[in-house]
Amino acid sequence: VPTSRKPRTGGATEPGGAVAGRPAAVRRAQRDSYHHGDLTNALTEAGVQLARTGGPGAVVLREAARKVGVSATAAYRHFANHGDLMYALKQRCQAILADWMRRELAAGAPVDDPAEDALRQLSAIGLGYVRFALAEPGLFRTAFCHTEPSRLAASAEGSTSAEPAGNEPDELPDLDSFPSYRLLTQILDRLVELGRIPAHRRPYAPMHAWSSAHGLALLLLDGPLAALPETERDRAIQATLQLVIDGLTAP
Amino acid sequence: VPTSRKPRTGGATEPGGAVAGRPAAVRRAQRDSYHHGDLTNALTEAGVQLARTGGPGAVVLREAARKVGVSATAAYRHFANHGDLMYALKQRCQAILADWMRRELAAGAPVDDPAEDALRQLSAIGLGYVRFALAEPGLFRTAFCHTEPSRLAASAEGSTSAEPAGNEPDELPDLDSFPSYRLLTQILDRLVELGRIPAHRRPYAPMHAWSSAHGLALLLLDGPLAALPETERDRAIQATLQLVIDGLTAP
DNA sequence: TGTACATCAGTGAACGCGCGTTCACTGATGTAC
DNA sequence: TGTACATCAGTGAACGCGCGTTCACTGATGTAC
Repeated sequence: VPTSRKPRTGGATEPGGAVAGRPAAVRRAQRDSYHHGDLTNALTEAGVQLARTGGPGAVVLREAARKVGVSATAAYRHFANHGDLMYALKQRCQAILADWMRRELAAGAPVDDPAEDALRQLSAIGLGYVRFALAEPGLFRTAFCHTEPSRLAASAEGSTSAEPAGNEPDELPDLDSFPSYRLLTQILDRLVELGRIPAHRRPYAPMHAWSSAHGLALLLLDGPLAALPETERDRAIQATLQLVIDGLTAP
Repeated sequence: VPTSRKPRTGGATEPGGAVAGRPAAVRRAQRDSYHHGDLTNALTEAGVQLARTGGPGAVVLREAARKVGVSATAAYRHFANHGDLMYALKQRCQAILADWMRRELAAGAPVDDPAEDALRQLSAIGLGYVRFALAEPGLFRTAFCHTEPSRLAASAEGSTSAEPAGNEPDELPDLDSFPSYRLLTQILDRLVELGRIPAHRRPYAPMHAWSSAHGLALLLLDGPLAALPETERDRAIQATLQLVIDGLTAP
């Protein structure tokens, strides 16, 4: 009699912040008893360490469990399988990326003119994006790694198996998985309000901006721009970001 | 001791060009004897098939040998190890990418005005780039997969182990591994000659153009723009490429 | 307040698998004489 | 032209490894009465 009790569907925890919806007594990460207390987060964090060093390919469920000091089997109480862990890691890395962008945003001194300041912000998040990629290539690759659609079946019961059609570029699928995207669109919105970006260009502005930053980052990591000496690199980043801004703000 | 000879299957024709530096009698891909004749290419091609289906992670040396109908050991006569195979595949996929770009280039009708035609060409190679990524995601990921510096030790004997410094953005390392890059720079050069791109913008123009195309492709595959419906997608691609051109050609 | 009991969250052992790689070998080929 | 022999390019068996995952289990926890 196979009583395959399927364990928890993972990811009840949120990335990059406090754990919600759990008693505080249970939140401690240190293991001081038979029960760990917060294995989901601990495993995710261990997975992040693995990804940091070796990229998505280095994420090994058993190794993550080992790092936490827990049997490999225990992981299956929190993630349905390896792919589930990967998905959680991808989300986590996306959150970290957004953190880097926010940090860069906060690091710069605000400018008096609101429009100029918005442009500064646009440049800052782009810089944060690229700097994250260069500083944490493993996490960056994980943030954009290919995860199979083997994602645990979406709970939506009215499942017409056809893909959801009719998305506008502004209401993208899985948008919440990409907090950095929101960061970007907010700044772009402000620039349109302030008249620095023509309204007709707004719909595809996020794609343009993000594509540039993303491509730049990846080319510097694994493309023809890898091994560009650092000083050149920094100048190139600045110049490329400036070109993006020029393109967006051109009348 | 019966030596059951594996009957060859499959017609691994050679990819995209003639093989140089081998006697013609040996060049045939069909195995009609104990010796294969062109195992290096055959294994590479088999690897491409694996990468096509499952991306770089699916490239398995043993499986490639199996596909070719050869023992796994035989591969070690042609590649030092698995990483070596991967490096060859990466190069091969880069070549295929360039093919797609050239095809798109040839598909469009030339325009009379030389400057306009150069702009058309710029747009075309960008389109080819993105279309390749969407049509062959596995190959695209392989073309830009991270390969370790475990590359077989460069034969240069005067090896000062320091990295070669002083690269200009125009004389990039490993440039020959990226034929698509050359394609791009040639078109950009022409646009500068013809006065459509300000000369001061030329140094970083390739980064800008390529970053945009690359980022766009990857965002459509694994980023927040994945699952964008196809019609939207095509328009978005066109619009983004246009924005790049606007940025480059702005006075 | 104490106790029975369902449930949650761990455990260790084991499985099957397929990988990369090495080994000693052998069949085929090309070259010197 | 024939032959000895070095070298090239294959072979099958085997190794060690570590993975993802399953299994039957047990310790800890929370709740009803």
